[in-house]
Amino acid sequence: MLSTRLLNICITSFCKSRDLAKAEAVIVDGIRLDILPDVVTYNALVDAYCRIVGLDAAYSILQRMREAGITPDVVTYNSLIAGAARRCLLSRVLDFFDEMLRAGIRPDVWSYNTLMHCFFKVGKPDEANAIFRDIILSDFLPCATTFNIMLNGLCKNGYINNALMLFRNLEHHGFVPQLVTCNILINGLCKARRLRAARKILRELGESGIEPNSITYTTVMKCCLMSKQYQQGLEIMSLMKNKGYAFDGFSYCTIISALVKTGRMEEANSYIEEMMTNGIELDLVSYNTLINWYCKEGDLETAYKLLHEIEKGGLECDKYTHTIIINGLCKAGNIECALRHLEYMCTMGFDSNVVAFNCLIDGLCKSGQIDRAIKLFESMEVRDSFAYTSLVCNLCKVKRYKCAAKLLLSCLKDGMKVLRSARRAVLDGLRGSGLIHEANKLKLELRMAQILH
DNA sequence: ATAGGGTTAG
Repeated sequence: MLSTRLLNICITSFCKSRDLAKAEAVIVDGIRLDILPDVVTYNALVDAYCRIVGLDAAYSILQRMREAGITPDVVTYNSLIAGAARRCLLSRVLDFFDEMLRAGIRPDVWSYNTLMHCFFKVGKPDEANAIFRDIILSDFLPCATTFNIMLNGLCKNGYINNALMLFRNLEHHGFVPQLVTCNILINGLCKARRLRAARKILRELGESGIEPNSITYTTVMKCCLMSKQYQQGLEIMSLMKNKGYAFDGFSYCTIISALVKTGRMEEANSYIEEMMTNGIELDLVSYNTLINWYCKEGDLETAYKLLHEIEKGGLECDKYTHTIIINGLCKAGNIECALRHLEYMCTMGFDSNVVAFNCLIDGLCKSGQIDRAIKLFESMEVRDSFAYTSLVCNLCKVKRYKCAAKLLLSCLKDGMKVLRSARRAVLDGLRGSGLIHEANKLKLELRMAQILH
């Protein structure tokens, strides 16, 4: 019995360091010494396979368990559910849930927490809310994480006021806000540009004697940089350093991207160098941040070098990587290459990446190929206000005001806003070319559309 | 075993 516990400690540690081969070898050695794996051993494996290999590989462990005469339990299924939820695979989450119920295993509050989290991640807040109500009304006790997932989900899905209300009601549920809880709210409020409310939470955090951590600081720093308060952002940064919090990949990416966005390439570069000398291990997001810097510098060659480094390192490019490259190619005037990369991106399954399409629409317009841009626009499954705005502005630049007016209207009818400058350009353009009647008609229709939406 | 901060386009 004791030996199986030692075996499990050993296996958990190998799983944590992502060394599946060693974990498997320990199982083989154990069996040879007559130390048999138990349900805990297999649960550790299921979780590790979920994280390192994939869901199907993890699921196949269940077969091995049955062959060894061990029955999967709620932890086994919770690991599978968490693995699917991490990848936002709602249907797999539901399948595992269903299978667990059919196997007669009673889900616990963690199963429901994970299910709720997944509903939020795939943008189904109503379903998540229903689960939350079930947890509260059922005989399971919600835990702190239940509330944190709920608060974060509400914030991310645009229900910041509901999140604030729940936050203010936490004590009625018998919970005291933790640091995580405050970080969730501060982030949500910052993203919603409710800086004063965010500051209030931060102040309350200090009053309750909880020290902010590096996540708090990074969140607030990002918020300052977003609202162009650079001096304040930099002050938070030095405060963070003075308190002894080292920058991690998150903080570096935050500051580097903000500097790139405002054209402070030299400063951004010095943070890139600092990040490298501090030995921060590059993950996909930091690669994307670096690639973006090189693209903005016009050094596509190094950008591509990093792109290959991503793939060599066993990471997979995501929609951000592709968008950054496509935008870089467009800005360098290499539209044909950008179009080819867009096509490649679509074959890789990122065919609904609106931002990349928008980059190319803009690129095509800027290189004088507006009709190709319109064709691309028409081929898009989903169009957002960026796409409309870009086309409308560019149509005005080549004095195709009637076409721009038509597009502007269909945009508003879809319930999307365009920049005021785009509206101005169309109206002024129509008037300037003597189409007074059309201009007045458009103005009226715009007002109608605004009232209707 | 679940929860919080970072990357893209006008």
